[in-house]
Amino acid sequence: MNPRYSPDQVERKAQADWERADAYRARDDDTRRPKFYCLSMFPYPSGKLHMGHVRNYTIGDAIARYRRMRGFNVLQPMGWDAFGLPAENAAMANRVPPAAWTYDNIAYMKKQLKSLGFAIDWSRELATCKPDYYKWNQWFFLRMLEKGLAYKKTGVVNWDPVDQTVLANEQVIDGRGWRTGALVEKREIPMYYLRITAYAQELLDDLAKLPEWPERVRAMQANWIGKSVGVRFAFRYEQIASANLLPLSQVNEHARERVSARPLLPPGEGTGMRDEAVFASRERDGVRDVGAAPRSNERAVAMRNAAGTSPSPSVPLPPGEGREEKLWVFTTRADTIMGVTFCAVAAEHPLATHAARNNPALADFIEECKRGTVIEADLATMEKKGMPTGLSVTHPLTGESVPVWVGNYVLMGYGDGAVMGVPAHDKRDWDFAVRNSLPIRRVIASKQLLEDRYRAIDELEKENISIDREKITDVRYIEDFVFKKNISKQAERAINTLHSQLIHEGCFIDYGVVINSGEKYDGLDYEAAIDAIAADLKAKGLGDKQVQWRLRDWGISRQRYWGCPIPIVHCPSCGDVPVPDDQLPVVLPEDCVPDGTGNPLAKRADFVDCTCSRCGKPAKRETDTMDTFVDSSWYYARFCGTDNATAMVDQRVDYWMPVDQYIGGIEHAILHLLYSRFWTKVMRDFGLVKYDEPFTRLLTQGMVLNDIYFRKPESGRITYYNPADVDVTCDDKGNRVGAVLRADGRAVEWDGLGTMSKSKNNGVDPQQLIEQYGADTARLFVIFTSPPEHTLEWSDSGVEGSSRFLKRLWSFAEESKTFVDPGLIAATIDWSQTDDELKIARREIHLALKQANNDFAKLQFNTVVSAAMKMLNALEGVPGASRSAQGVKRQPADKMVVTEGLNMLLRLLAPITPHVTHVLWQELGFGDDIARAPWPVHDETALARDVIEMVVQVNGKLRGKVSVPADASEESVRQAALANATIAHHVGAKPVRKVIVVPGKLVNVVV
RNA sequence: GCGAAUGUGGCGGAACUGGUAGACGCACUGGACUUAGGAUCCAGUGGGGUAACCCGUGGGAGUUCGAGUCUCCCCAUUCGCACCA
Repeated sequence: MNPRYSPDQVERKAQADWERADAYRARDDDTRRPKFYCLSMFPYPSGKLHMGHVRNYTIGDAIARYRRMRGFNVLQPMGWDAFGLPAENAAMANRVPPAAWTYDNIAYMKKQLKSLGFAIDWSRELATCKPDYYKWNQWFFLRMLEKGLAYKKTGVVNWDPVDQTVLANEQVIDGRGWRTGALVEKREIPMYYLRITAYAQELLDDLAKLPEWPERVRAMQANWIGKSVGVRFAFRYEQIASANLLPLSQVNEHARERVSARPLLPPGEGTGMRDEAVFASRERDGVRDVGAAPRSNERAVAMRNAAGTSPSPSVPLPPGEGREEKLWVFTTRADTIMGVTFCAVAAEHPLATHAARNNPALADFIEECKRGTVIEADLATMEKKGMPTGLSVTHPLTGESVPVWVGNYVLMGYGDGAVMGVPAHDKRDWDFAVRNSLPIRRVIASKQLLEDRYRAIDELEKENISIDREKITDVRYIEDFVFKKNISKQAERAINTLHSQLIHEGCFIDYGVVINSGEKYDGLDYEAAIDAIAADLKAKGLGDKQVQWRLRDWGISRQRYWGCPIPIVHCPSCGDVPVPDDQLPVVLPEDCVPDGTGNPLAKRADFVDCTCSRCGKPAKRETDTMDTFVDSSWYYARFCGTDNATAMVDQRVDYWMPVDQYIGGIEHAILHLLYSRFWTKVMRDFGLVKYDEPFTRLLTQGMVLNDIYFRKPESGRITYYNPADVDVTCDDKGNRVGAVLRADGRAVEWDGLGTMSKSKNNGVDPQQLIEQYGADTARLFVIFTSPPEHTLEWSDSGVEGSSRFLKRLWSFAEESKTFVDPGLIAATIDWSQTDDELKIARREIHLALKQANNDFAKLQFNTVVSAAMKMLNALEGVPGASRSAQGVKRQPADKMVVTEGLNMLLRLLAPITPHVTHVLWQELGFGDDIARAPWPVHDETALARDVIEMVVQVNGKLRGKVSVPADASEESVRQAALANATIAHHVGAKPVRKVIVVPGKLVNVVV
């Protein structure tokens, strides 16, 4: 045995053993053991592993290895999320086909994963760019098409006019194409969508079935799905005619013209939208103008066509031809409807478009809004700008005329693209009204305000002062009118109270009681008011309660080469024809080198030209590929049977699925996880699987951060320096006082912590770490430094610390080797003859193990490592084992405690640092394979004590300690505590009022 | 603006159901061994005070014999976002 820890040697030996034994192959149906499916999110093969991968897979591996030792039949597979944009970018940069680049990366990263010693069943490896995988994307897509769960409609894309290509959001920088710098245009093109909205209700409800997901992920998903229950109603606009406006049917016509002025059909797409009737979708109004028609329309259709469960049906559709003279809005606060003082419509709304025809200023404003940001956070804080359209509409309940404005804070994409404006009870409307001097009408009051109002009215009426009872809650009315009256002190006081309450409440957005809304509604609370108002609107045929969703259907078409081909053929006579199942997969050619212009697939005649399976005439293949989120929406199910060439999944999913533990980054909290949940439900409804949810438990690990250092010269660009090249200087107490670049010794500035990135030059290459310290140190560091869900701050000295611990472990084991005797067990020892010191050490070891087991179950691995360190500290303290005790004669009890302690410690650490524990296990003669050893459990009898130390408090403050026999009675403990000199000093002459004894822990003397 | 979380030494972080705050590690200080050490080992290390003691878990109230932990009100930071009407 090497006296010095040599990670390189140890890891090579351990990995060779595992390879030879095929140690981590998962058995497909082991009836003797419970199954455990442990999955980490598969990586995109970007080139090499980054620290985030190392962290993710180490956490997953620790869980998998722990479960295996706990007796589970564990499946831990690995694959590659291999389609995607970076491969195309690399292709352009290096003139290499994306396929070759991707496969090279996979080979390299696989080697890296193996060098980290993960217990992965590599026989199940898959890559989403292989036809045997993506064939099933295509097959499943066709099934969804048949059921109407996939359909075609137009969508907006970024278009680079120079390269004649579609750009991803990521490729648009400040509104310009990343390669050409050309101003990016918005274009409408036909795309395929998946009806995730048909599952909105179930996706929302089933979050309750995921109690072991982090609360915040469930909250984010619920917000994303965004169910709101409210009232959708209409303002009529008879006045349109008098304002000499076109009927809305013509307005829509106008909007359509504007969009079709620059049509775009992708190459190979000749038939337009009419052919969609071929497929199961019955959506009639497939042609959609930018912003010209509301979204809830689609949703209503989606709900009707959906297989499986459906959200509740929606109310009548927004304006179409024949029903045009209504402005529809949606609100969750119908109780405030009598407080409407304006309406605001989105810039893209047909009314806005129409009003702008003869109003250049308004047209300019609309253009400005359309160019503006659509990022929520920016919009939320920006100025609420608006412009009147000159139109007005009629309030459905009061019949009052309400002005219509164009507002930059109204989104066309949500609801009907129009809102009612109730400034008194909505912050945005308030801001908008204040800015544009629109009236504010208060219609909801808090209880306090109600009281103040009654009192003020009473007082004024006593003095026979006539006032407007409605306007009394208007600050301006009070100031302009009431304050100017000659009133008694008492009345003035009441008015003052009311006035300051009004000022205090300002824009009152809470629920309250309805006021100033007419006899019928006044006094009602939120729910009653909404019921009454919705009923009245319904009776007039002007609205009803409605459920509104935020979730939109999932557009999966990508105008990109490196992705799964959408299995459709465009035939001049038959239209869009699905590829028959027996012709699947539609194989993507792997030798294309995209150059950034146009669509590379469209240039490949051997791909595009084909024959129509219906009529046998020449036809063109669809050249769009699928969103890579499709690939990752079901890969976890495929791992159960990657070898099945005839079916997407087979009965093995019934054994393995659902995934028991899923581990990945928080950045996937919404899209990937939501799409996977959706996909699962569709697979279930197609009879492919039996479970409702794919991931039982979810762990979202935090990001990996590092210091950021930079210099900013007086002129020129900021330069970032890698923290590895920077020395930090500290004062005597360890406070950071400065940092210098090692190369030139001059100061650099510290810019806090940030995620490891190329742009900030603060990355750490895992490969270097492994080469310098070994995989076990890397694993130990990422596990120990932070709890899994927190961010992890990189620290070179932290790595040193982890390495130091493993060195200590190794040398302790090495020194103990001569007297470790696996035959010694606790029962052979006469504990009454052993030193207290030894018993205390053994107790510490078992106590630490107990804590570690608690923490392991909670997935709090950092404290598991703490416990392991405590165990080693205690072992080093065993009298006969310490280095300083060379020559001391070792008692059997010493040997037993060291043997037992090492044996438990190695097993405890095996999931985290598998190599070093594997080798030491063998070296110490404990067995061949530590991974097959049972999980260590502490011995309760080792925790027992004869004498315990109890804390004594006086008035809750720590004042002393007393040692008492473990079985001492409460009374004797009390006596011992009061007899203690320090305690007596603190009690002094004060009378003891009460003594609280917490058995085994403390005594509190109350004086 | 909305949603979610988090605030504990110089730093990462411990503290099970309210019961010794700061485990474990890093950094730092002193010492040992060394030609040397950025290796290793030993000791110390929340702040203040000579001391007895006092103060300490973002701030402020409260409940309790006792609060990092429970309740209420503030403040700050981080993350997500598609103005969710």
